[in-house]
Amino acid sequence: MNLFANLEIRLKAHLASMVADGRLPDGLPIDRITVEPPRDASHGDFATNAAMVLAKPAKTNPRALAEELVAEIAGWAEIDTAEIAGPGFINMRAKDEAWHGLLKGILTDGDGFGSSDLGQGNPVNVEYVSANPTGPLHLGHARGAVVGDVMAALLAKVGFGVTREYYINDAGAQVDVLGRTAFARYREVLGETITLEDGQYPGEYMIDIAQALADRDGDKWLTANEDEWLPEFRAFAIDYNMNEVRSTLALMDIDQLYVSERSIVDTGGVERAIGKLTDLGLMYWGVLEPPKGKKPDDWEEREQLLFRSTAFGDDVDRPLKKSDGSYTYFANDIAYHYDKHMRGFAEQIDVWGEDHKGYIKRMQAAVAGVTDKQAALEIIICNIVKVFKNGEPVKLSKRAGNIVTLESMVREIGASALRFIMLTRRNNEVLEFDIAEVTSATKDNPVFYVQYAHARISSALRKAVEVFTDSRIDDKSLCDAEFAHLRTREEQRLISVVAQFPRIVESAALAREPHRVAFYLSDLAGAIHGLWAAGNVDPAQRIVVDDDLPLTQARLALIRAAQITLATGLRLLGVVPVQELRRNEQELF
RNA sequence: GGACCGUUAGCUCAGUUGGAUAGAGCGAGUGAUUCCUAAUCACUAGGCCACAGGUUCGAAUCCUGUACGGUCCA
Repeated sequence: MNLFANLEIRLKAHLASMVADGRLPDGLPIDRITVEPPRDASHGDFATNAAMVLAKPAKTNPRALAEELVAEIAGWAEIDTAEIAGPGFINMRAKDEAWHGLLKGILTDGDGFGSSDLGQGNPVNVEYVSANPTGPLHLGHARGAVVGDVMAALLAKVGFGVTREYYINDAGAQVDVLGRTAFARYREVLGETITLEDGQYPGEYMIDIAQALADRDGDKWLTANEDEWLPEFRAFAIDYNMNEVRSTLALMDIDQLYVSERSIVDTGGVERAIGKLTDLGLMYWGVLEPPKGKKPDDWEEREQLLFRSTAFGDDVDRPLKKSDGSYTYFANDIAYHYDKHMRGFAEQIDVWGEDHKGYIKRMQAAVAGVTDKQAALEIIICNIVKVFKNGEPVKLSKRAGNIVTLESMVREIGASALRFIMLTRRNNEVLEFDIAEVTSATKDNPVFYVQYAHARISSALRKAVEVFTDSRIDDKSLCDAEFAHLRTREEQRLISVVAQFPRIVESAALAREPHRVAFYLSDLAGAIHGLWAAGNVDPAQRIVVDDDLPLTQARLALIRAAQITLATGLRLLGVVPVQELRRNEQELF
C-alpha cells in the first residue's frame, strides 16, 4: 500500500542479488538508499538516489550503475518508464494501474491505510504531561499533552507496542507544601484567619480542597499534630488534584497509565537504582567543583555521594544524596526510569517542557548508566505557547496564583481545534496562536481548512446518492470503478498527495515529529480544494456529473480514498473529522 | 559565566534526516462564483537559506567559529 516503500524494498532486494552475483562488492551503504517523490513533479512519480550513493563505494560511476538499474526497473510491473537524470538520479513513472491499485487498497483497508509493522511490536514507553499534582493543568501543559499523545498514536500506527504514561510527582517537598497549604485553607474554612507562607499554593482551588476535607472530616484535624495531619492532607490534596487532571485530559481524549513516584520510593526503588549504579562502578564519594563564574553564596565544599554521569556525556557528576541524607530529585528520577526499564522498556520517550531542557543530558546519562546502555531515553522538548485573543496577549497566570486552566481552554475552543493547533509548529519552536483565529471559519484557520475539505467530500457523496439513486456508491462497489477516467491535472495531483500518506506517517514516527502529519493534512486538503474548485470553473470537472455514471464513480472512488486518508490522519492527531460545517455557527467543531 | 534551542520571501512558517531550478500560507498584484457550501481556487511578483570557514560528486541540512534572539541552570 506504500508504493514508495514497496519500490525501495524491491530495489534493495535487487541490489542484494547483484552483490550475491558478484556484480557489486560487499559492504555497500544500502541503508542510505531512498525512494522519494522528486521535488519537481515533472521529473516523474518516484526518484531514487541509489546510483549516486553506491557508485563511489562500488568503484564505478553513477551513470554506469544507473543504467544497469534502469534496465532492471523498467521491467517491473508497476513501472511505466525509468530514466537517468541529473547527476545520477533514476526517475520513475508509475503505470496508471499502480495508482488505481493504491486507490482500491485504500477503499478496502479504510483507516488501516498507512499502518505498518515497522515497530514489530517492540515496546515503547511514551511519558508525557506528568504535571505536579499540586494544581489544575494550565495551557502550558497542552502542548506536551498533545505532542506526547500523537507521538504515541504514530508509534502505534507503525507497529510499536506503545504505553502512554503519566508520572505523578507525589513524593518530595512540593507535595508537603501542598499538604500544608491545604491545612492552612482548612483552618480558614473552619473560621480562622490565616496568611499563606511564601511558596505555598495561593490558588483558589486550594479552598475547594480544604472545604471538601472539612465536609468529610469536620474539625477533627484542628487539634492534631503535623505528623498526623500532614500525610492525610497531602494524600487528599494529591487525589483531588489528580482527579481534576484526569478529567481535563479525558476532555482531550487522553488516557494514560499513572505511575506514582511515592510507590516507587516506598518499595525501595531508589535503593535498587543506586545499588545497580554501585554494582556497575558508577558511584563514588567525591567533591564537586564550584560552578564556574559567580560563586553562589550557599556553596559549601563537601564530600558527597556522586553518580559518574560524565561517563555518559553529562557536564558534571551529579549528587544523589543531599546533606541531610535524603535522596535528591534526580535520584528519584533515576529510580523511575530504571523502573521503566525493569518493566521492559528499552525504548523510552519523555516529552518535556522547554524549562526542563537543562536536565536532558543528566537524565539520558542516567538511563544509559543505570541500564548499562541496555535502554536509551529520547526526549522531545516542547517549546512555550503564547496565546492571543484578537491580537491581545492572554496572560496565562492571573494574580494570586489563579491560572488560565487547560479545561477552560478546551471548553472554549474545543479539543479537536486545540489538538490540531498544538501541531502547527515544530515542537522545539515557540508556538503562538490566536483564539479568535482558531475558532474562525476561514482558511486562516488550519483546522477549519482541513475539516472543510473533509466536509466537502461528504457533501459530494450526499449529492451523488441523490443523483444516482439506483447505484451503489459504497467503498466496496467503488473498487470496481473505471479508474482510467481519472485524467485531469487536479485528479492526478490528488492521487499523488494521497500516496504520500504512509511515508509521512512513517517519517513522522521515526523522526519523533508529529507536526509533520498536521502539515501533510493541510497539503492534502489543498489538493482536495483544488480539485473541487476546478469543478466550479468547468462543470465537466465536477465530481458528480449527472449523465455520466462511470466517470462519477471513478471520481467518487478518488475522493473517498482522499477522505479516508484525511480522516485517518485526523484521528491520528486525535481530531474528530466532521461531515458538515455550517456558517456563522459558534461551535464549529 | 555556562548549557541547550533557534536565525529560510515584507510577515508567519515548512523543507521528506546530504540530492536536481529552496516551498506553502498571509500580505501585494491579476483573474475565476446562473453551478456539489467562493468558507474556495488559479496565475504573477517576491531569496546572498544570519555571517565566515571546513567536510564531498553535491550543503538550508553535517562540523568549527562569530553575531543576534529565546529558554534554563548557577
